[in-house]
This record gives sequence, structure tokens and C-alpha cells, in this order.
Amino acid sequence: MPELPEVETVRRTLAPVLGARVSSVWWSGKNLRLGKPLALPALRKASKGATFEGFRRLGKYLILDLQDRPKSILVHLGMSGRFRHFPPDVSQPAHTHVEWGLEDGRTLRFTDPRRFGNVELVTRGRERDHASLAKLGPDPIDGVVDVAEFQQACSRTKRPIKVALLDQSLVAGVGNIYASEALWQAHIHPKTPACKLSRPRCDRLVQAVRQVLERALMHGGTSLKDFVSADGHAGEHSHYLWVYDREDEACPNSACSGTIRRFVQQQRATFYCPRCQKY
DNA sequence: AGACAAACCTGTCTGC
DNA sequence: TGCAGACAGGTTTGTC
Repeated sequence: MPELPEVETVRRTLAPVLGARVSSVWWSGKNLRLGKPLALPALRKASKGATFEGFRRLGKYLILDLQDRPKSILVHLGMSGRFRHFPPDVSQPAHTHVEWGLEDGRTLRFTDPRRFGNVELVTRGRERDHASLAKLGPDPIDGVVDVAEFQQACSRTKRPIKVALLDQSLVAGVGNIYASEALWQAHIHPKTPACKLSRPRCDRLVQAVRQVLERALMHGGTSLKDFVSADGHAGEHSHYLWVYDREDEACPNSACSGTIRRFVQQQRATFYCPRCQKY
């Protein structure tokens, strides 16, 4: 579900709990990602009595820093995860798995029906020691994606560019929706082997990735079903998607009379225009 | 290296 | 109305 724009939207809308102090930590007892239990005692030790000092994002991962504490909280929303703050006395939504009670009565909750998401601890300042964070490529919104490096990375793999984009090492934060969107904007066929991309096309793709993500962020992210920001608002970007979930519709490129097609790559749906996206 | 499938889960939609 | 089956924004792991 949540790709970079959605996670960044959550990060930004967490601002009202900056400086709030944690008074309690609760866990549903249900396993999260890959059936692993939450290390509740460690999470309690890390966060109880501490105040939230800052919220960061690395790719699709959210990092919650606590003042004067060596451990930070690492959150991934998986497909259906939500991370929200609530005013006092709002009862727990279904599928809440982790809840931080704040001293002022508010709560911070991680809710996830499918439990593909995760909450764990990372050592502050050594986040990149975490295997999942170590392999993340440059961030197209926070950082700069160097086109020469991007092309170099592409040249090392024959995988189709759509598949390569989903691997978080090329660039961080692109998921299934925005991979299709960016390739459409760059006029690149999703099956093009990554190693065949010329420098100008890499240039176009890097730009398209950044623009697609920024545009989605501007709309508060895409809500197909589950996604809401940390203050509970759905994103508006689904109304602005060009190709994702638009099979059989006309290509939105006004200079093209093609029809959007859908096929499956790596068990994921890909949408593209066979007329204006070339190998 | 990469294609492919399965695993972790529940909710929702479709077709019969 | 009910039920079975397909499918969903992500990541990891294993096989061939």
C-alpha cells in the first residue's frame, strides 16, 4: 500500500505529537511481519517516559526518534498499515497492534489488518546496520538521485525496468503504483531490460520518478482502500493517476490514441500504454 | 542472475 | 442471500 508519498504524508501529519511524552506501551500479542512477535519489553524500555523528538523517513520506512534514548522506533506500513494519533478517549480501532499512550491522554496507534507491516527498534545513528535499510538506494524526494549512478546500477541488471524499480536499491520509495506511473511519464515500456536504458532515458526516468512522487505527495498520497494520514485523512491522488488501475481507458497523453493495458510482472499488476511507451 | 512461487494476513469484490 | 475464489498498495525466502 503505502509508498513514499503516503509514508511522507504520515510523517508530516505526525507533527502534532512532537514533544509528547509516552506513558504506556501496549501490544495486541499478534505477530507482525513474517510471523515475528514484537519485542514488547524492549519497546517499552525504549519509549516509556520519553518524548518524541523527531520523525524521519527512509524510503517507505518511518523512524520515530525519542529524546535522549539510544533506540528509535522503526515502522513499516506494509500493505494495509496505518499509523495515527488520536485525541483522548477515542476507542481503539479494529486491528490495532501497537499503542503508545501519551501523558496528555492522546494515543498513537499502529493498525494493520493484514499484518504485513512491522514495528521494531533500531539503534539511533546506526540505522543503516539494519539489513532492510542498508540496501535502500537514494531518496528521490529528500535527496538527489545521481543519473550517472542510476544508469550504472541499471547497467548491472537485465531485469525489466519495472521490476528493477520495485527493488528498493535503485531508488528508495517507489512501489507498484508509482512504478507504472513513472514509466508512463518517461515513455518507457515496463519490460525494457534495465541495462538497455540509454543515458537520456535514465535522465527522463529519474525526473519522472521524482515528479510522480512529488505530485502524489502534493495530493496527500493515494488512497485506494486503506491509506490515511496520521490525522486520519484519505489521500486524493487516486483521482489523478494516469495509468494505474485504468485498464481499457484511453491513454491520458493527448498526443496518443492508445489504450491502457494491464499485465502481470513478478506477480504484480503493471499498467502501461503500448502505443507511447517504447522499449 | 533472474524467473517464479510461496509465505506472512484480512477485507472486499466478483461471479455463480 | 450465500459462498467460493480472486485479488489487493510490500517484503522476504526458497527453488529451479
